[in-house]
Parts: sequence; structure tokens; C-alpha cells
Amino acid sequence: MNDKPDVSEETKKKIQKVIDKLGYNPNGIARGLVLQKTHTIGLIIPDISNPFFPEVAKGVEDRARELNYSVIFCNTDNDKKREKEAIDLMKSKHVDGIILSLSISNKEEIYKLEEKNFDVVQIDRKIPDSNYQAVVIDNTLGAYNATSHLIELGHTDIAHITGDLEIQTSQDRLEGFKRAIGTFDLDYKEKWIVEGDFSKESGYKAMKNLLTLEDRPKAVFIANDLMAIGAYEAIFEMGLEIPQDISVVGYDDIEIASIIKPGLTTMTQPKYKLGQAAADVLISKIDNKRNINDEDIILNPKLIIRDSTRGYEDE
Amino acid sequence: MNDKPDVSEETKKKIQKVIDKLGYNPNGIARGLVLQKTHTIGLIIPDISNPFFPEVAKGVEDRARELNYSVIFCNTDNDKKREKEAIDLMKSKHVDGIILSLSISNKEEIYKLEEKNFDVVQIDRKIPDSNYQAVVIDNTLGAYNATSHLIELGHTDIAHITGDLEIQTSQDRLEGFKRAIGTFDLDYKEKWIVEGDFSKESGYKAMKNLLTLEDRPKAVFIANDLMAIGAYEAIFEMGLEIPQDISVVGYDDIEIASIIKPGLTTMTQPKYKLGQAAADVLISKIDNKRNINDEDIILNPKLIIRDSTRGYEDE
DNA sequence: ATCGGTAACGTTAACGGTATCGGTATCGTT
DNA sequence: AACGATACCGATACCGTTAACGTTACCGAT
Repeated sequence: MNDKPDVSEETKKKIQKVIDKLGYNPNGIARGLVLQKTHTIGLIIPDISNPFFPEVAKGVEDRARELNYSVIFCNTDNDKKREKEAIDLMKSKHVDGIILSLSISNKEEIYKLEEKNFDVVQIDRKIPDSNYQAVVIDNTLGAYNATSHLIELGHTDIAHITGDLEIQTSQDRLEGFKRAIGTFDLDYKEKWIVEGDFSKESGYKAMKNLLTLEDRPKAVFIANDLMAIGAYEAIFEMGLEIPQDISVVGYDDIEIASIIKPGLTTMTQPKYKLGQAAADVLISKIDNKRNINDEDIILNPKLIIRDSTRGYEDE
Repeated sequence: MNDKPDVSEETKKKIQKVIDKLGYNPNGIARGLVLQKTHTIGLIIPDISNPFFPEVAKGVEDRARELNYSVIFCNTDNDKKREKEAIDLMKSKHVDGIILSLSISNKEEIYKLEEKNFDVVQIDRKIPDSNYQAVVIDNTLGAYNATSHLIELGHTDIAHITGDLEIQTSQDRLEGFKRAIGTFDLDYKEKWIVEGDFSKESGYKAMKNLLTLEDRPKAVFIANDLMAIGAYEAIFEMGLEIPQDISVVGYDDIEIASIIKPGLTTMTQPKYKLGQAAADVLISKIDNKRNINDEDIILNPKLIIRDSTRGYEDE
């Protein structure tokens, strides 16, 4: 008997004794079958070896465990077929809900889930027009704040190295950059926006590019830290110094950012919290079907100021 | 009917049609109940946010999926209680087998599993005296090879910065270092072995320590890359150059190792392969109860030569 | 026409729990 | 002594699937 009100404390103890003696483990499968509830959630993410996701997964698992759920996980490598397979797997395993990060091109799967009335929370990426609640980090705001930091230091000549513009994240960060430039009424120079692809090499090239302009920028916001590392090399190679000659802000706060010299000012993302929040939302949806609040949850990245930024006027 | 021999192709097709039409998903739970088989394996690791494990997890998941298994995962944070809980969870979920990385102090749990005849493979760490097969990376060999690399370059004055010696890994790497020194009949100086704790700061301190000796070493093997980064700082601070004045070999091949200047020579660990091998071994054990080969699988780390090492005689 | 073999069909019993219901024993209350 | 409340006990149905078995239908070969 599972905590029913009409069982006395005494017999509970007696029963517990017998349980211990026989080493009885309840069979979760049989339970799941009759209760139509597995106390399991699915976690479908693109790639656990991408440094963004382990923390997220940890947040999900920790919170799920606290709430008495376990998690079964799948990598999809952004492959549409594998995404579908992962979802089918979750269906056949009868998980109680799914935390999902789908590639944008795979809307159908989300629609199918909606039809079946599956409990789903989207994480990190939200498929436009889907009705499922999403838990995301505000890339636009992050980029806005990163850029504002440079502006507040007195900079006016600010460049931006973007990520691969096919990817929504890059678009959002570009948008945030533009918005900050606009808000503060600064000069907007198209040639100071250079596209990279998130790789270190592309950061190097883009920076080289910027530094060979006759009117070169005095500050740069770079869409991720890896490109910023590449940019560092380009800057040093030209005999320039950070932050004396040029201020640099990155994005992601990867491990190297605090190790490299000078320490890289960057935006850190609340990855663990993202996972926690997603688990929270999903499980409260499962346990308590009325959706108290089905608005998207938007977490804010945080600026980490290190030594790669400095005011333009400072000495 | 699941691929039984006495069903004709024709009816199979007919059935498939009906399946598609009704959108039927077989209920894995009911199946698991009657077949006593869940096609699920458990993955219990200390911490997915430790950069070592995501690749391992990916290897496990990829291979498991290829072999038609899914994986349910738990972090334990090296906490004995959570390890026990994770194992109980796996039992109640009736997974077909477990890939396990336990803290050394938690032997009992392994013994309990052995009693119950559970299918288990240990990964990364092997509990001494346990009968379960393990899939591990040979730390002693790695350290031996790292040190040999320095010796083969002509170095004779070689120091070692260890990790936290409470941890088996550190002991193994120290052992490999000593063995290499012994094999090549070099001078063995106790004071050239300094204990760190795997942190960057401890690497810095230990290196400072070594560099202030009157007979300072010309090469150093450091038990992990993070400490090596700290050591770099100490070396630069003393006005010395790598590798001209001192050669450095690290261990782990973290991302920074290839980014830092000069590129750090280090040992890389076959993490993905480790996960794959563990899944392979476990699932073949499950599917085919006769243990064809129940010896431990020992994978070899690989030396990555970059720019932080050079021969002693080289100009 | 008869026979044997093969494939499809239908039924039933498990798998290991939970929920529900009726029955019974025990207690305190009036 | 009769009553109600409370706690325990036992029986039974059910969750969705597979295995096993018996039956029936159909086909080609003798």
C-alpha cells in the first residue's frame, strides 16, 4: 500500500520490515503499466558533447530526481531522422513528458506531438508557432548588454563578428548588437559587421579583416568566445594590445575565457538553471494538468567583466 | 507479430498498412513486463558536467542506439547515497544492464549487484576485486609514454607534478612516470616530484616551486592540462621560454591545449571509444549470456605532440 | 478425392503491480 | 447489547503485450 490514509503507522513499519528482509524492489514496469505513468521524462538534445549541453542535462537530471522522476536521454546530432526516432522512442517508452530541442526545420514532429496531447517543453530553441511552452536564454538581450557594456565604457567605434547567420542564435545576437547601437544613437557601419562561423579560425580571419580597415574599430563584440580567441591572435599578430588598443567582448564564457590572458569579458549563460527550469515546468505540467502559467520562460545571460575591455578615454 | 518466421511477407505488409493508418505505437511497457526485457541500459556516472564524460555518454548512447537500446542516465556527484539510489532506480526500472562508474569507497553496491546477477560493466574506474568486467583507459601507460617522449627527446632532468594523490588516477600516472624513469635508468630525484590537486593554481605553485630549485629540471610531465596551464604562467613569469628553457607535457587534451601558445603536448584519451566499448561489452553480455571474453578492456591514450616539447640538445 | 503442410486466426494465461469492493475483526461509545 | 467507526484482509479486475496452443482455411501433391 502506497501511503494510503487508512493504514496505521504500526502496520507500515511492519510492512517495511518485511520489505527489507526480502529485499523487495517494486517493479516499476508493472506499475507503469497499470498506472499509465512511468515517472520518467525524455531529454532530447542535439549533442551532449557540445559544451553547452552537459550543464543543461545536469540541471534537468538534478531537478527531475528531486521531483522523483528519472530521465532517458537521446542525442540527435540535429538530424531530422534521428529526431523523429528519438520521439518515437519516447512514445513507445511511454515517458510522462519530453524536454525537447529540435532543429528548426522539423516542425512536423512538434505538431504531431501537439495533436497527441503529449506534455512537452522546448529548451534552448523554440520552434516558431508551436504551442508548447519554451525555456530559452535571451540571446538578443545578451548581445544588447554586451554591446551596451562597451558603449558605457565610452566606446563609439564598435564592430561585431557574427556567427553563422543561418543559425537563429547568430541572428538574435546580431539583432541585439544593432539594437544597442541604435538605442545609443551611434554610427552604424555595415563594414564593421563581419560574418564568421563560430570557429576560432573564422574569428581570426574576421578580426584580421577589421584591423586592416583604415578606420579600424576600437572595440568589438564577438558572437562567441572561440572566435574571440581567434581574434586575440589576429590582434596580437598586428602588434596591438588588449584592451589598450582594442576592447573585446565574447559570448558563452567557455573555460578558456578565464584562463587566457587578458581574461576575456564575456556573457555567461545560465545553463544549469535552464535545465532546472525546463524540468520544473515540464513536471508541474505533468503532475498538475492545469497550466498555471504557460508563458515561455526567458532566462537572462549575465555579463562577466574581465580584463579585455576598458574605456576608450582611460589614459 | 514480431518478425516470426511463419508469417508471410504479404500479411506483414497488410499489417504494416493498418499500423500506419491507426498510428499505432506498441506499448514498450507492456512488452517489457511480459518479455522481462526493457531494451534499456542504465548509465551511472559521477558528473556529466566534468568534461571527460559527455564524450563518453555520447559513445554509449550512439552505440546503444545502433544496437537498439536506449539509455537512462544518472549523475551521482561521487556521493555514496546517490550511487545507491541510482542503482535502486535502475533496478526498479528493470534496465537490462548498467554501465557504472562508482566511487572506490562504495564496494558494497557492486557486491550486491553481483549477488543478484545483474549485468554490469564498469567504466573508467574499476573497483578492485570486483568480478565485473571493466572498460578503462590505461593511465599508467599514458604517463609512461608521456615521460618516454621527453626521454626520447634527450631529456634527463625530468620533473613530475602529480594530481591529488588520494585519487587512483594520480597514483597511476605517478606510477607510469616512475616506471619510465626507471626503465631508462635516469636519476630519480624525490624533490622533482611535487603534488598538486589538478587545479590550475596548484600547477602554478608546483611549477614555481620547481623553478626555484638550484638544480631545476629541464622538462616536466604534468598530470593534467589545467595544471599545465598554471605551470605555463609560472614559467613565463620567471622569464623562461617553452620549450627552449623547459619542455612541458600535459594530460587530457582539453580544448585549451591546442589553443594556448605554445600548443601543449599532451595525452588524449579515447573518451568516445570508451563509451562505445562499454556499450558494446554490456549489450553483448545481455544479448548473449555466454561471456565470450570477460577480460577487462584497456584502451590506450595517445600522445599529441605540439610545440611545448623539444629535445634538450636542440640548439 | 484424400492427405499433409503451411499460414492465418482466436483464445487464453501470464507478466507484477494497483484499485476497488465487500467482508470481518476490534475498539470505543451510548 | 447494539451501533458505528476504523483498520486490516482477500478477492478480483485491469493495464497492453507476447507466447502458446488449438482451430480452421487453403494450397498443392499424391
